[in-house]
Amino acid sequence: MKARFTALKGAPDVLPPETHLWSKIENAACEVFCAYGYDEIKTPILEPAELFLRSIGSSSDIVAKEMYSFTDKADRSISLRPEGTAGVVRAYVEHNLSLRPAPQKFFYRGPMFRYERPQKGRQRQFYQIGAECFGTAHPGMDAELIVMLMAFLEKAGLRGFSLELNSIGCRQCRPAFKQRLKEFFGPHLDVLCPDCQRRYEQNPLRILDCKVERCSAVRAGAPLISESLCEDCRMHFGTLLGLLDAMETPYTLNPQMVRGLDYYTRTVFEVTSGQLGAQNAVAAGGRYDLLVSEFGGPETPALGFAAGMERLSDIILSATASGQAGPEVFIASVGGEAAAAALKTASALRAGGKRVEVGWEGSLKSQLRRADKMGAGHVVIIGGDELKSGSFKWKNLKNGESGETAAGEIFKLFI
RNA sequence: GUGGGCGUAGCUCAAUUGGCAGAGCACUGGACUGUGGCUCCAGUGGUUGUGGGUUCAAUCCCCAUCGCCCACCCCA
Repeated sequence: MKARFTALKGAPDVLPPETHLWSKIENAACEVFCAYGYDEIKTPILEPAELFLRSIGSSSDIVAKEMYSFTDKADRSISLRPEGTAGVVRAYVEHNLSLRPAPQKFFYRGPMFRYERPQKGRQRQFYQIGAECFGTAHPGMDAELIVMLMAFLEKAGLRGFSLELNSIGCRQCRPAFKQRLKEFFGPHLDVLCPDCQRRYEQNPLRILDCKVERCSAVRAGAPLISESLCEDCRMHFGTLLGLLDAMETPYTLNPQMVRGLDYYTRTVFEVTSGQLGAQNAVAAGGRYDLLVSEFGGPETPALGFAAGMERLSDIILSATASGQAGPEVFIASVGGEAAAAALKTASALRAGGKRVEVGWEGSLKSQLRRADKMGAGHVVIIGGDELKSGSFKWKNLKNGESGETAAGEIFKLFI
């Protein structure tokens, strides 16, 4: 046998039992997010290409070379969303949600698309679960969002992760910092890697988290953003750290952390795990106080994060084996006459919420063998004898106990 | 887009200097006319990723191509 079709590169299937783990993670998210006042929002996978250009920034690789874009039949430029925030912000502005009482809090989940070379923890179609909060500038909301993310990860079963934090300033102080960076790196430009030479022009902040050795050597004495923050940003970040301390949420400051998306202001954070390989971020986010107004809405401070489902499931799976339960009851039907009774009995049990499997064909022996391999709890046998007598034989496969019960009473055994 | 590693049964892997493609597990059935697990037996399953080349002969050597994995880049 040879498969005639295979899934596209970087767009893998997720099969049971892993799908059970996904459900567990999503359920944990829904529960926790709900407690924090977040409601689910569903936005389209398809958006105008322009939306991402304006939010993520045209200089970022995501927009420059990783978007799945095409022209539709009416000659509009369409993209498959590479991330979730832009769509949610678009919906917030489009539906005038700023007129609802602040803060407005949403969470979302679903597939995102980036045309990248796949590797560990990176796919072309990947799933994110994220949250966005609009209408509060107070650092308390930053703290609340981060505490919520931690609670979610804990509840999902993730262990051994760490939180890194930074503030990258606002439109008052960041331009000056960029200037200081350029002044610092300018004399060393020839030593930097080609990528960083490009970054020097496009986004000097990104030189700070380059992994090339000679670049990290050069930046040893580079100016720190923390020393360039304006008074408001400094206060905001200080208050946030105090709140996290009060919550005993452990974090490490990473003054070199820069997020890849242009829209971030002030707080940025990243949750990483050592078990992931090079793509070690399991969730990341930050504040984006300017994006709503850039999309035509009123000036509205906002913040959010997104977590990668594949990355979560990868490392939670490696820590805990996720079992899949077999049917509680397996109904062996022997002979063609038994099918109706088997289906009827199965339906009654299923209506009671039991997981039931009917063995439609094969000898009784082979059906029992199948029931055992599925991990069934009980078997009910319906064949010629049982139909005649009107009472069904049953057996508990776990302890070997067996008996016989009137057809109409059988469902009482398991409820 | 760039680099490295790997492609043999559903899965994990063998196959001597190039010499008839195998095992374990899984699956299906039987031994045991209607009672699972244990045991034994049998069966299904392969164009050795694909296409060329070298050779009397290629899973093995060469070239190309596709796929997967890891890393760069980027990022969840």
